[in-house]
Amino acid sequence: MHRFRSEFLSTLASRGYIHQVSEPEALDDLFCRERVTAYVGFDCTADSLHVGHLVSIMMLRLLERTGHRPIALIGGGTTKVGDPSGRDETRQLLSDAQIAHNKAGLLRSLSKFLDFEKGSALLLDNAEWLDELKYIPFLREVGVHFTVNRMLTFESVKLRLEREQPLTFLEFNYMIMQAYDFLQLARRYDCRLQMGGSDQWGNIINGIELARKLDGRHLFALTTPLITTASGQKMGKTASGAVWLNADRLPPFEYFQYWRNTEDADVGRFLRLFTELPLAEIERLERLQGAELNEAKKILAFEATALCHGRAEAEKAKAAAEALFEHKGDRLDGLPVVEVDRDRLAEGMPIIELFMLAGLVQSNSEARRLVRQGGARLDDRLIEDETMRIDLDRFKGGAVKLSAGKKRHVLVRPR
RNA sequence: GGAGGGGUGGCCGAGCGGUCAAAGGCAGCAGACUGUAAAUCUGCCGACGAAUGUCUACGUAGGUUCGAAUCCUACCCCCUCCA
Repeated sequence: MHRFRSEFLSTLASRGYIHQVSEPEALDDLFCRERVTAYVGFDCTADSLHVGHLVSIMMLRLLERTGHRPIALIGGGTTKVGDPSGRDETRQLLSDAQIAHNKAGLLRSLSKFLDFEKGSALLLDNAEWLDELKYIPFLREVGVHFTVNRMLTFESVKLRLEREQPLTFLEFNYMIMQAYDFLQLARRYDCRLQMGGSDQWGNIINGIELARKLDGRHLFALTTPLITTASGQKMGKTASGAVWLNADRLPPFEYFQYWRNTEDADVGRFLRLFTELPLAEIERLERLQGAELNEAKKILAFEATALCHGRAEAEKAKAAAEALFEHKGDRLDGLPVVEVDRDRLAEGMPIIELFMLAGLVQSNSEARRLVRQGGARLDDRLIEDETMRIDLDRFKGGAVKLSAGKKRHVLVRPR
């Protein structure tokens, strides 16, 4: 790979963020020469971002730290169209209300990592220009620069056609919308670079070409590799769903645990990508052998959690993990808390039901199995009787710890 | 337009009148081992129930039968080949 001189690109390169860059030398020169504005787009398909978005977010942070200007572009407009890439069926159309709700959630995710208050990072919504487009003028200005011939060669389109899955004309337009976004950001904010996942390369190039043809602008593309775990799992996806960034979707303790349970082979790579520790420190950590490597995992978990939820929450999660797994102290307040109506407890609640309320199991049957297989614990005592009831007397200490297996724990408190 | 094949649990996939809540694999959960890792081994793995059990489920809707995932009819959807 090209040796970069600019702080931004050389840092990205040495930390493993770069998959492809258009015109690396020219972009590097640009970064050395001036304050550069660059953007990443996020569609409003859910009300929180997840770990899969983290690589992009980290790049925006680095941009900010190295004296450039990041733009987080929320896809309030493009979400109405729906990105077909990576999907073999049409996305469900979201209502305006859902989009607004999701947008609020994304905002919460993003502002954990970027400071939009000071104005060093910009938060924009492409609905701003997409909503007011006029069909015929748009087609005449932008549509003429896209040939269907070329659009049909795109991976996202080919996939649908090959599988004979419908691709609606609405979705077919997504790539044009994204190209138009880049054009608008270039015109309005002098944005020069779009970053994104490797699957976005084609869409980004479209924007670059559009801006060149229409305005003679010189724009750039940078994509990140698809991050997978050593065993081939897509980053941020677990069996129980995405690893969300918003605390109302995933408690900080569980976020901490996600990182704490990183596979050995991923520790170094993840420290580079998902923390801001100096490289020298990371090199020292990843050299640790065997059980020693757990120290590196704890640091990874702490740093990653601190970036997302703040240091205070990270400390709490860390303390709870230590109390739980290493019997150091009894700081359990970092655990996820579930509140249960006092009245319902007063009557004596079946332990099975409590497991359901705590969200540790999906059905009564599953709770029974858990007890029968010796995986259910109440304040560290094995529950042997699945018909056991629990009443208010149990809660003299305030809260009770309910455990499913060795790793999943919840504090239950009467309300 | 013609001929054939198929739709089964989160996914893949066997079953082709009763012994079928449905083989096997993957994923998942619990246990053992360990380092809160990986690998391995054991058990579990539709719902409800303390339990005999009850209910729901094999594309959809009807039907035949004491009894249907399995047979019949109609419909919907997918795939392959020929034109």
